[in-house]
Amino acid sequence: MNNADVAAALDEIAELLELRNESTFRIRAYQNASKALTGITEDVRVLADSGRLVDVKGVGKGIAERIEELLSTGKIGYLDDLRREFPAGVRSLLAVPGIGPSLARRAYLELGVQSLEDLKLAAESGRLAELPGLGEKSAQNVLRALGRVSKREHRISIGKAMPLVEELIADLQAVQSLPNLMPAGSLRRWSPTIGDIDLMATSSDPAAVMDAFVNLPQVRQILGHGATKSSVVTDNGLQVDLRIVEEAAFGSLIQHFTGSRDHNIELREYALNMGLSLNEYGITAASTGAVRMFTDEREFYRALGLAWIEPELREAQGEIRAARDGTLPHLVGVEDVRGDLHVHSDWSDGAVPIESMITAAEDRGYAYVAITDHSGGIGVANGLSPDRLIEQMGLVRQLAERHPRIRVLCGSEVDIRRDGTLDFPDEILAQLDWVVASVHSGFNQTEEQMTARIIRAMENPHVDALGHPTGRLIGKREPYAVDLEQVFRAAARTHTALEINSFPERLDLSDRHARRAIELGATLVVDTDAHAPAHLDNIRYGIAMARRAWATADDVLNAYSFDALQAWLRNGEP
DNA sequence: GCCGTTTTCGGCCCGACTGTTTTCAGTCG
Repeated sequence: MNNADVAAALDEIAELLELRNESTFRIRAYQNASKALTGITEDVRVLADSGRLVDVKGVGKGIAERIEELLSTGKIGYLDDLRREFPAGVRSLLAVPGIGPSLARRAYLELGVQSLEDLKLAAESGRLAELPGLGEKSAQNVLRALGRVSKREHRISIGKAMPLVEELIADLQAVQSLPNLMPAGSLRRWSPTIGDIDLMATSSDPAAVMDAFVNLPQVRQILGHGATKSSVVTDNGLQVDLRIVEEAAFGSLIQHFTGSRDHNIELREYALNMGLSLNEYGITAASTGAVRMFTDEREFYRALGLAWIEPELREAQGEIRAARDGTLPHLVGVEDVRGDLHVHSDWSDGAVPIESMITAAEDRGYAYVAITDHSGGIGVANGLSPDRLIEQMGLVRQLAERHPRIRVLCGSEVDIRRDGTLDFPDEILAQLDWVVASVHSGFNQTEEQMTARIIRAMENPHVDALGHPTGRLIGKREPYAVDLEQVFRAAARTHTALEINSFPERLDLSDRHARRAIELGATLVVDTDAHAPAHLDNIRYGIAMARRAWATADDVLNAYSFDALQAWLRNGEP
């Protein structure tokens, strides 16, 4: 029973309350509590044992009692009662876009619908259209919605979405000059996964822009083609919307469409307390009805008494309060990165020779780079034996002399074995400048085993960083069970840097986890885990996660100068 | 059901679109 399990139970209560047509505020309370538990790394059991559940914002006395019941008895009586009212199949209807709680409830209570299949039959037979308030069009919409369920396109990683959008923007700019053209939505917030793309622009000739947009070569399907908004699907299945507004409202427009939804909700609640109402067209004073418009998003926030909030922070995680108090962090940027400390070559599973990777790092203007090929335990990755590692060290030191503009560190990505020992003996590790330790096998260990295993590895004095700390592959593999609170505390204690791995399908640590790691005093290292020169460019995704984790340059080891890095390696301080 | 730099009670984001109705409910983002 972990945080995700508790959150799932609260979400289920919320959905069943929706079906029951309960107060939207009670429903939202359960949804908020669920989201709050998902976003923290502290174990819900620990919080419950110490009576601190109600300290979580969004969890009050009532929901805390439900959680405690779930933890102590394995079930929630209230949830069981709700489940008796609505079979599980009715809940599954809610997952269909276009079908809400009202339709699901009525289809069940008035037509006996208990599954997607039942609903399809009811719509086809005309029984659905006979319900008061519904009609033939509603039934057709339900059938279309059901038809889309099976072939629903999934969210894609930001690593796939960002290059595609950059290409789209360049192609569109080539046809129509659009000085304000920019992405909004989850892409602008550098969210790890992207559902669809929202592009925003201003133009004196919107019709021409829209024509150019829907006729771009990568457009596979045109969903809508209007004067101010068009939607297309590109050849890799991504939906892209383009909106054009007059320049006078551009500031509030991009604010609105950048979101996140939760950020906007909190911002509007905050504004309401000041007697102001917010929407995409501007700020309305409740007392006079006067609307103030904004060309500039910074002015929009300033009008609310807030510092401008970086898009990466707009997740309703305390950024509005910080903007009011003037305590927003100065976020680390890609320009702060001085080196990459996790890079592979063709000595293990990389694509190119060591020198090519050194040159690539040099070309990026880095001050240092660490060559970190796999250890022998990774059979599939052509891991290095102790003898090969010693041979490689000799070569790396030679190459380092040939490249005086960049400091080249002899490193290793050493495998953490199941018992927490490392794949190289200490006397070998002691000769290296930089050691990343990572888990690559035995993912099914219990949380206790995995936590002890990782902490034991971090306690080895030769280990400098923990690679991809949770092992997740977005959309492919869940993180292994591990108590991150303990890992983060151990990282702070042992001066082991925690990696944010920049590979788009890893992004591990996640933003939330990385933020908690910083809170607990740990230092991050943002690496690319590059297996080819082009992978060094992925650093922007890792840095984006660090920014979403509220990290400053002081929190990121490879934003340090080479001397500060060496000092940190010696005594844990720059 | 939760919450508080105007509140421990009385609030709780906002608008577009659709389909069904003549003023609104449902759904979505």
